[in-house]
Amino acid sequence: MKTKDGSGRANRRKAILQAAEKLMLSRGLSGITTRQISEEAGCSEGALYVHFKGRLELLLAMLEESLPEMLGPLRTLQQQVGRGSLSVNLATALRGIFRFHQRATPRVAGLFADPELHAAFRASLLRQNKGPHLSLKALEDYIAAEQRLGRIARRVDPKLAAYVLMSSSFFCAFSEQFFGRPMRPAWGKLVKQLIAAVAPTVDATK
Amino acid sequence: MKTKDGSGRANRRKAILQAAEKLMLSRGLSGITTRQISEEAGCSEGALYVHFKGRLELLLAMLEESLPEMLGPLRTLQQQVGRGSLSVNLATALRGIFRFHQRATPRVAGLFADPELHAAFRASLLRQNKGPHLSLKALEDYIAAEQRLGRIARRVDPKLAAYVLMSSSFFCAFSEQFFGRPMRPAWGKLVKQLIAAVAPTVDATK
Amino acid sequence: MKTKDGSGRANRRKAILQAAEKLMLSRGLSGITTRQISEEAGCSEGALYVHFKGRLELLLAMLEESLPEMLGPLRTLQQQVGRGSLSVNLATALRGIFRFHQRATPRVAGLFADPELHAAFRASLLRQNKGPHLSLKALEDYIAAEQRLGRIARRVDPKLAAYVLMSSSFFCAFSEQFFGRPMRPAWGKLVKQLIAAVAPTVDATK
Amino acid sequence: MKTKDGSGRANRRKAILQAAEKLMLSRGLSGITTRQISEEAGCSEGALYVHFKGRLELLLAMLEESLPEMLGPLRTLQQQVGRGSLSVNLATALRGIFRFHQRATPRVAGLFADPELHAAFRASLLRQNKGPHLSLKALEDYIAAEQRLGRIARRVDPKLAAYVLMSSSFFCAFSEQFFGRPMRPAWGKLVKQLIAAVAPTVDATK
DNA sequence: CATGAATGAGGCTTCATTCAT
DNA sequence: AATGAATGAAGCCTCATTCAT
Repeated sequence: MKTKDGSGRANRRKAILQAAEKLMLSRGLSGITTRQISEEAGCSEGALYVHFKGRLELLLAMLEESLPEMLGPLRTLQQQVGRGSLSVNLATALRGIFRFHQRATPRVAGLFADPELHAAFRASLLRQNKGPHLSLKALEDYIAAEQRLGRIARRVDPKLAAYVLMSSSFFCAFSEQFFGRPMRPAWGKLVKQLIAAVAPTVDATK
Repeated sequence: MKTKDGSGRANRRKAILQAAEKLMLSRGLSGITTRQISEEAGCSEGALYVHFKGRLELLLAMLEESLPEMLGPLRTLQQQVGRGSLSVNLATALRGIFRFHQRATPRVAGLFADPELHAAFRASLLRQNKGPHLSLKALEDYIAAEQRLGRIARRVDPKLAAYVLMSSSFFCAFSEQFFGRPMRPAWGKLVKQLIAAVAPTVDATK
Repeated sequence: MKTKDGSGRANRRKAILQAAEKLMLSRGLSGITTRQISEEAGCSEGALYVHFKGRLELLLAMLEESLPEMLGPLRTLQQQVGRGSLSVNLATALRGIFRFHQRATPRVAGLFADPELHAAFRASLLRQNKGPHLSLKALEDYIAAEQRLGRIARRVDPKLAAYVLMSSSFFCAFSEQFFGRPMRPAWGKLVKQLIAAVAPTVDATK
Repeated sequence: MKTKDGSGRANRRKAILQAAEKLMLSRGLSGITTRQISEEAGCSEGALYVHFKGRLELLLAMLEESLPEMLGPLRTLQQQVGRGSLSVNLATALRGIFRFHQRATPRVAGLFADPELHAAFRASLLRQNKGPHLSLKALEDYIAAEQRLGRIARRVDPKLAAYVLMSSSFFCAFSEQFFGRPMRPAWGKLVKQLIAAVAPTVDATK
């Protein structure tokens, strides 16, 4: 307990990042001004520069720390190979992926409006070896593994299937976010159809 | 012929919109300033306000006039029902859809950075009854029609197939644009696999 | 008469430069802020950027336009070769040189505090081929010419004499400005002594 | 021996002043910020306020402790009356004076940019009874003494001669510093000519 | 004595928009 | 229809200084 409000000094940084994230979601990337961040975070503008070198670094840190998801559901998936219901496994993973896409879209799509930040974020992703490659690979690996166990039909191409599932999730989430309301068909129903297409034999025998 | 270069005064408006579009693609939505537009268009800043009520209206007009595509390939598709090779028909349509997604992504995704313009553009789309619904419907209708003619297997769900094709195109285009370079697998290869999955029997018999 | 106060728009630039000069003399180079200039000039800060690319260019223009002197007295001097009283000619020229040094010192010495502006001003001087070289040369030429006419003793080295006269003026003016009050001996008395040293025989015979 | 490196705490003060001096010479008076001083001195910004009341006091102390010279050569000169070669004595003294002017110019001229610090420094000089008066007086006294000994011609006015020598040195040093490169004629050559002018008979008989 | 996070004032600059011409 | 000087608000950032630790 270092300060009177019991918050501890180190929390300033986090408070600033949270303020920036809140503003990004409500007003968009372009609307995040240093003044608004400081007001939202309850500190002076100068305080921002104690914790970050400048606006760009602040926003970059916010983006990086605001998108740690997606890995969870996929890691879980890898541990489910051969266990439980195939369609439940896939449905669970797809739910996580979709949630990630829902959260990521408004945070990340706005970068097209700001080439400088866009480039910095892209570099940051590459530096950390993140990006959609890994997620696609994890999904593909799972499908291939289940296929080797005979739980998925031979005719399914794991790579293509993973791509289709991921794409559908992203398209659905993006459309929703872009238009501000769920589009038809809703994701829930879509998942069922997609899984039925990928794993028809299994579901048939189940 | 009102001006000395024979262009007619109304071309000013078009020149301004083209200048704005060029700037949006190179600097992003947030970076477009009225001064830059006027410089690029070769007129004064004041001239912008002769043709548009303000920056928002200008950008909105630019967005509206910069995205008239996508309908072409789909209209063509509807006329091809029962004619020519199914896979060629689909491949041609998908090529057009993908081109549209490539062009649309950088123009439209940046709207997440600017809620005000985003809302205005959304309203404009709805007012004109545009949006992905129609494209999806057109694609679905084509598949269903071919299915009725027996050129596509019964087990294929037209709605789902259309969704998958559209999603894959969008995801591929978005990734490409976001990371600045084509992602593996490239769209060409992907299209073949997707079509093979949708219309396997036909290709087999062809 | 273009505006209501009868000043004409083009005067804005001049008003801004005058405001900057006034501030420089009263508060020093470091104290000239864009806000103060705009207040003193009676316009908005933004107006400064209509006429100048930025603070540096504004200050540079102010320095350049605020130091056009010194040439006058020296040009006059060149036309006096062989005419009038030698000591009167020199005294008149020295008075002009001293006035220039008095004005130049507070405007120019402060540049040591601002390397960026200093470098820009130096470059501007070189570009215009200004600098003390020319003044020294003009003074030396006059002395040499009078010497050829026999109005100045052979033993006087024109180059050295010019250097001594110029140096004394500068040192006296700088000291005065630096300490805020005339130093002993005052410039008037000094001039007489200097001239007596340079042109003793002539004055004796006159 | 209070600290581990055996330096004693009082050295902090000196380190700070040296840091400030280094920065003044490289970036100019206006560019010295407390942050830069603390970084250069290897301490925190807060530490500056332990040793100085504020920025002004720090800079004032730096100026005072950075200009202790000039007295040396002149004191030596006073002890040389009637001894050694007159022109060597003068040349040695002038070399010292010129070195002082070279060092003093960039440190002192920048004060014109900062009236507050300028006034404080002026007051400090007067308080300590420093200033060019003393140097001029010392030079004049030497010349007068040598004149009394017959080593300098009667017709030379000691006061004027001292003024001319001092002025020439200052003008030469200032020009050099202001333009960033030695001006013609170089100081070495100038000294010879000046001495020849002041002490012609002596050099002739020597 | 020393730190460094925090501040509030103020620095320079750019913005979209207006208006007299 | 067109200009471009002018504006006031706001943008990002840095400053010297303070104070709890």
